[in-house]
Amino acid sequence: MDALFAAAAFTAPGPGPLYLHLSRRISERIAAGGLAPGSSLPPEREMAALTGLSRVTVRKAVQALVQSGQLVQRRGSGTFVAPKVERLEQALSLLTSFSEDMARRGKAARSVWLARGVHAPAPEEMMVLGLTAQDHVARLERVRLADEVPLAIERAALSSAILPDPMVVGASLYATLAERGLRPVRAVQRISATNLTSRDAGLLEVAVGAAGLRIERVSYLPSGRVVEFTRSIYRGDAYDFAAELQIAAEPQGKRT
Amino acid sequence: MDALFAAAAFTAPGPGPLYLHLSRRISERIAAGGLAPGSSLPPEREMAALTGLSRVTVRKAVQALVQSGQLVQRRGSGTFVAPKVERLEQALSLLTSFSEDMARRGKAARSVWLARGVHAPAPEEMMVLGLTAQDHVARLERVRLADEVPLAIERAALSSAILPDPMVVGASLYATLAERGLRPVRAVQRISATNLTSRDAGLLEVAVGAAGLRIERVSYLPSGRVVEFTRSIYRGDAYDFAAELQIAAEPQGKRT
DNA sequence: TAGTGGTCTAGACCACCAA
DNA sequence: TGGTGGTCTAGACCACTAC
Repeated sequence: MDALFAAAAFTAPGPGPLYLHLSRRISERIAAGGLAPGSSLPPEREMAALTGLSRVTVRKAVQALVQSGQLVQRRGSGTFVAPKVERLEQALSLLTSFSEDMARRGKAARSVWLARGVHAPAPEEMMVLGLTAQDHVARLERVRLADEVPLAIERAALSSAILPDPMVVGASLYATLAERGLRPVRAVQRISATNLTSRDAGLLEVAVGAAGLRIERVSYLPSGRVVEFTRSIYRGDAYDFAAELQIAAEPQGKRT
Repeated sequence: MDALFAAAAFTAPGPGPLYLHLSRRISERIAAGGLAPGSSLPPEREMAALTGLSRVTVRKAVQALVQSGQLVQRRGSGTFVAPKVERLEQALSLLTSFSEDMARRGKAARSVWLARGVHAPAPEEMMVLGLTAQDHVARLERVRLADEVPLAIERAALSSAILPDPMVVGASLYATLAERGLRPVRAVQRISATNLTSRDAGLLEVAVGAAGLRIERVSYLPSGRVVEFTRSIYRGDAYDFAAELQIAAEPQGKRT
């Protein structure tokens, strides 16, 4: 049954480190469906005894799988196969509403506020929002959840001339802006990948170092004035951004 | 001078694990410019002696910084502050050429072929390319470099009806297709984040587990026929994808 | 209270790199 | 050849969870 942890496989290992062998064995077992999502692995000490490896080595093998999102560890409780995460697809060309997106998918959208306040602007905020050191910025920070699964962290900065009191914002920042006639109509985004910090990983309930999408967005009024500067972190395992590309004018026919 | 590793800071530590303290101290020193890119840190054994920590603990602190891309370790050589990586910005709305993009930036584009051949199609390839089990796919795998810095891994799959012999492809797949009158004019992309596997990390010369952008692209002929199915991995620390968003029709003014 | 994961240690050997 | 990072061990204590 549990040939997975048979000592024989580790006494005369093939090439490569022992922890990688164990890591791969577990990973393959999961992929093959031999370990269902939510099912538990033996305690670390038991895996060590079964395989004949030290607990440190077992931990290193398990850590690799935790970081890549295949396993979840809970202190005092145990090690479990990670539940399957449903990937959400999001169009990149439309400035849409998180709540509406979720409603369209039949999911309950919710926000948890982490911070709201007015501060002196950071240099980057001065640059992007066009502020001086004497101006102030309203900062809004929250976690976005769908069906109670945290999907993203949003950190928005707006000139206090545009949003004097961040406490008046309810579920929707754009709704608040719209009431003041300051709804953005256009935005520019930059997308990159990053390893989640300990803090962000905790907020998104994934392992430290897991991959996330970092998205910076600057949105504009019809007049061209900047409205908001938002830096978001999306869970890499739960989000797909979809974009459509058109061919560029390319007489020579070179290529990507 | 090297108060960075002063034992005093670790004998009576504040809250939290010792390795995190060390990790943060080094990270802050780098951010403050006190450790220039390319400069070396003391050997692990020396850091352990200086701080009064065990080598295992020092390694754990260093590993965190290696994984997040702040440090680089070379076996037999030492530990160094990572060189600054220039971020490249790439428009998401245009199907452009890697070589041309790089030329526009004054960089030398180069490809290293990893594999080229004709195979039986994988299930996913059958789905996307519309093949049967009797058809064949041409697979092309290469690393893209700019000024000798590896930026991306591209894995393309095409029906062998479209590309019978993958060996005829030169620097540009699209140029080869264009010669046959099969140049795509439209594509759909999906972007997500992932932790790099050991193999991909090696190819891109970054740490295992570093964050990367995974991009799947399906491109089409004017007729709507699928031309290629490409799965790429981009370095998260070197690439920014830029997209412009237009407001969606939203009478109620909800929001992101 | 018993069991789990989280941290930490001291010491060992190996593989690789540079002189 | 000497020094570096990479792997591995046996054992200890702590913090948290579940009962």
